[in-house]
Amino acid sequence: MNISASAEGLSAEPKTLVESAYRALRRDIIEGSLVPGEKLRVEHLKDNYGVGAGTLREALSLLISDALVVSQGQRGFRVAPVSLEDFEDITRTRVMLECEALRQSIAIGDDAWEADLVAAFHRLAKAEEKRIGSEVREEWEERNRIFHEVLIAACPSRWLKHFLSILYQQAERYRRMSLYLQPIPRDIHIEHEALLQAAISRDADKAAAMLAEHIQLTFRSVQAIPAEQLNK
Amino acid sequence: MNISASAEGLSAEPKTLVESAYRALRRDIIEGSLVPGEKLRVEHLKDNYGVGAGTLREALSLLISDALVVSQGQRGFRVAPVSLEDFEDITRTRVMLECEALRQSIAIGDDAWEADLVAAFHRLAKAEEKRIGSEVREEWEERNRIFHEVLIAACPSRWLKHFLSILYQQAERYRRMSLYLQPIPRDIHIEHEALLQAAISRDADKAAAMLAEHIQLTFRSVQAIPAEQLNK
DNA sequence: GAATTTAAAAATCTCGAGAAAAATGGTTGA
DNA sequence: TCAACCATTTTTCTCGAGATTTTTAAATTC
Repeated sequence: MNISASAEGLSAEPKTLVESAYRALRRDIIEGSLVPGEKLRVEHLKDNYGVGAGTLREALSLLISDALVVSQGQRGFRVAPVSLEDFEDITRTRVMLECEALRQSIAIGDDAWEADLVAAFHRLAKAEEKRIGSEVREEWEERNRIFHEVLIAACPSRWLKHFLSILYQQAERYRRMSLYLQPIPRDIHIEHEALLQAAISRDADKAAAMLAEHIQLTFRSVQAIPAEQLNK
Repeated sequence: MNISASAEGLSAEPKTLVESAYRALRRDIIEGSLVPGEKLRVEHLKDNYGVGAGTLREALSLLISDALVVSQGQRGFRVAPVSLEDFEDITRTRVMLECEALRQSIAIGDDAWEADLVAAFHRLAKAEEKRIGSEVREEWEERNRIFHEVLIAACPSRWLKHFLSILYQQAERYRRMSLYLQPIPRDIHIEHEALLQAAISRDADKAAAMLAEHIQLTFRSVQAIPAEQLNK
């Protein structure tokens, strides 16, 4: 059962033009090339993305699920705006949900889960070594996402994982604004490694505490950015 | 900032045909007249709802946000399936989120919030007196939703409230399958009243415990339904 | 000079028709 | 009898064009 469009969108190949446009738009919004608050004029965008107007409208409708696009009545679509308040809310909610999911995952996860986790960490570490280059950056982003995903993979609640995938996506958008300026500000590798160790040794309290700190640190590093950067 | 289509959809009047179709479809899915798992053929439905094919597709795309509709690749749309597992997950997740939101609401809510809460309870109680009739039933459903909404209204987290509105909608769908058979099985009124008292007296622990029990009781009453009723 | 009104321009919203894919059903062959 | 195959039908997906609404800009009035 595919709960969300985003969940189905990440794994398989796009089979329709709507799906392709949906992904391309999502990427551009998360990357920031489509600026927060910007008006999304269908007549302009349909040329950029090489699809018809109806198709693009449908893709934009799907992006509302992810709260990356907002629409109001008869006034078209906009890129969802950003604010420090919003990111603080995202961070708080994510800490709450992701810690709970992690505890359940640690409690339930079997050997196969452990193996997946170690593998995901290893792939992430490999990408961390070579720190520069934009396609390497994309690779790191993807592997970081997967590491966090695998951490909570053994949690049995589909809904918890669904909400977390939305929040992760939102957080990534803010994080990119930060890292764009200060490339790798803190030593994320050590945080990830400690988190892995705590999870493997089934120390749920410690793992949850580290995860909370990890997520909150990302918030603080974005918070440090001058307010003008966050185009209100 | 309107986070979701559902949030914007509930208050104001529909300004576009997409919005109208979205609401009509949502109502029919929650009510159950569109059966879980059923294929949603655009060519058929566009006549029923009096809109064009593209418009209906867009409305269906919006319903994916609410996880009331699922779509896969080149095979069209379906009403989201139901299962006891899913409802159990919804219940657990909702208990977790709604209790947390209630605690925050109780901690932060001011006199105006209290007044709104008492008013919402009163309106709900009025609807509870006259228990029969289908339009009265609709009214009760609406007021019940508002009561739960006002309970957590003072919670400052938009995301928590956003997720809860989705979960409430999902739960309502399951609840209707139950109440259709056994009209008002337990004395919900007493539960609501005790919940109100605990909230007003700022007893967060007690209120959260009652809310958890309240939500879980609904799950158990659906659980009691024979499995054949839940069209898998 | 500022505010209201009016007209033009742009954008959104909507529909119907055509191309591509999937589901259907009957036929053939082992 | 069963399975594989092909033609037909249905359905999904996609596009371009027309009707409303919003936005923009100029013109008029006070």
